[in-house]
Amino acid sequence: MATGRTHRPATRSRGIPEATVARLPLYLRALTALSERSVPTVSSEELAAAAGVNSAKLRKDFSYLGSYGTRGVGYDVEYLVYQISRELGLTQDWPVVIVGIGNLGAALANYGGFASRGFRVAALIDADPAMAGKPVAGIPVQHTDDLEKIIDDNGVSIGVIATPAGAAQQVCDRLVAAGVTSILNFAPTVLSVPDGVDVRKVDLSIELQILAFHEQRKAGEEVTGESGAVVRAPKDSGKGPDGDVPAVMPA
Amino acid sequence: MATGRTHRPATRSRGIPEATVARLPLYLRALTALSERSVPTVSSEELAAAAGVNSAKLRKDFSYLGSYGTRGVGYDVEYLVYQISRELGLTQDWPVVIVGIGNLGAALANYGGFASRGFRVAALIDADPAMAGKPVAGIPVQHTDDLEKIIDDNGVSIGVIATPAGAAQQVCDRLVAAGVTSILNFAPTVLSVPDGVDVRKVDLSIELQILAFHEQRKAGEEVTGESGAVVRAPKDSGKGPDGDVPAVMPA
DNA sequence: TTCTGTGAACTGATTCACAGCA
DNA sequence: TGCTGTGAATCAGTTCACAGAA
Repeated sequence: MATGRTHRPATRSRGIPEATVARLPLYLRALTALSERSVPTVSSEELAAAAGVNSAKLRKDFSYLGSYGTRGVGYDVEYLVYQISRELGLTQDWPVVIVGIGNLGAALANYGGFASRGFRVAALIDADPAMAGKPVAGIPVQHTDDLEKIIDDNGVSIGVIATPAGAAQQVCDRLVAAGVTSILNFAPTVLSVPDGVDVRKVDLSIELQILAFHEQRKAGEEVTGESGAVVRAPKDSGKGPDGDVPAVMPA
Repeated sequence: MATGRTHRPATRSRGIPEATVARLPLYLRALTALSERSVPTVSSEELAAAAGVNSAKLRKDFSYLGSYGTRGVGYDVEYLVYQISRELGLTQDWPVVIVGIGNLGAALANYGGFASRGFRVAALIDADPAMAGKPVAGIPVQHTDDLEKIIDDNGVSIGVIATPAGAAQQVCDRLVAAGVTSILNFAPTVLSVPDGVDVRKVDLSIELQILAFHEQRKAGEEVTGESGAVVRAPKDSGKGPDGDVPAVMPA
């Protein structure tokens, strides 16, 4: 793989850091709430608090979009809602298909926030013939056989995979071949896609494991006090036959 | 994020970067698959491919855990499964409660991967009295009134919030007051918690918005690149040095 | 030789702190 | 005055490239 030249000099506005992009929806949500309360302007401090970030970060983030604030005053809520919406591409309609209408797929189809900002569930697809025609969230489920046609007919570029892990890669391949270039993957598996296709994954199990890591560490600290020796820590509870139990042997 | 006073002599070993922690479950999944196929050892290259990362990153990650590999050979699959499981705290049982048994909560309760690695759904809680007693995924739903007792009786330290946004903060406060110190939040809202409590959020709407941002950008580039049926890779865009499409459209 | 483990360089993100505008 | 916008400093994460063990 060619490392190649890195990014373009970022002439202007193009080159918003990924971390910033990931926070824009957060700001947008907070701003929308303010808008509904008819609040005309917010300071970076207030908005940052509502979005759960610090104000310096927020101002830096907004600086990548342009100078949309007024010094000494703050940001115009409506204007910022519009600017961020536009930046995120939410001023247009995004038809989405959900593939795999099990418990999770059905829950996603029913999820309200889905339909809100420009995202429209264009179709539900499942491999089970018994599901075909049955409405879920008011939308009839269609069979996987017609996947390509459905994608094409609806001009879908975003697909959601909520199938079992074993089927995910195959579904992914078909979605991509049919023209989908962004995938939200709920299946607990690594998808491989060609360049130019974005995949984001949501994995419940991984999130829980990360929490467990920190939880375990808390339990350790709680008991340990000041000494380094962990007592009653739930870590090595007479585990395997191997003798070297020490948590980690320093190199 | 910091759990109170974090000043320990740092016995080495403690201080695994957050980014590394977030990848350990990925490695564990890949290793588990290898284990099931009775593969005895893997190289960093192979394992990295299976986990969807590059091998240098994987080796660096493992170096934080200790020296568990063998030069010239690779890693012992079983041994590594055990070490990572232990590091993540998965060798113990984690009772979990799910609050908010709507479409999503029910889907989570039914989710198999949930129950797998040490996580056990200890209770389901919902505010709707009509739900009380009704079994979901074989577990009877209990009423919110008993939340504190349920947490206490089951020794729960991890809670999952799948309520509507409006109820999430209140539920969160009660969970925390009852002793929960890790929360997985599916409600589209920012939760505020005291120091020492970890919150991770999963937000479908945000993920879609991030995808839409990139999708939009692709659409713009497509025009620039002229006639290519497939859009260029968003990452190492080794594309022409010519100027970009003026991205900012006037309001 | 093959492959791990790791300093060092690099890249990206966050925070600081203050200049500059309303 | 009160706030935004932003260079500079800092911090975290990634990648490089190679020393060194099996």
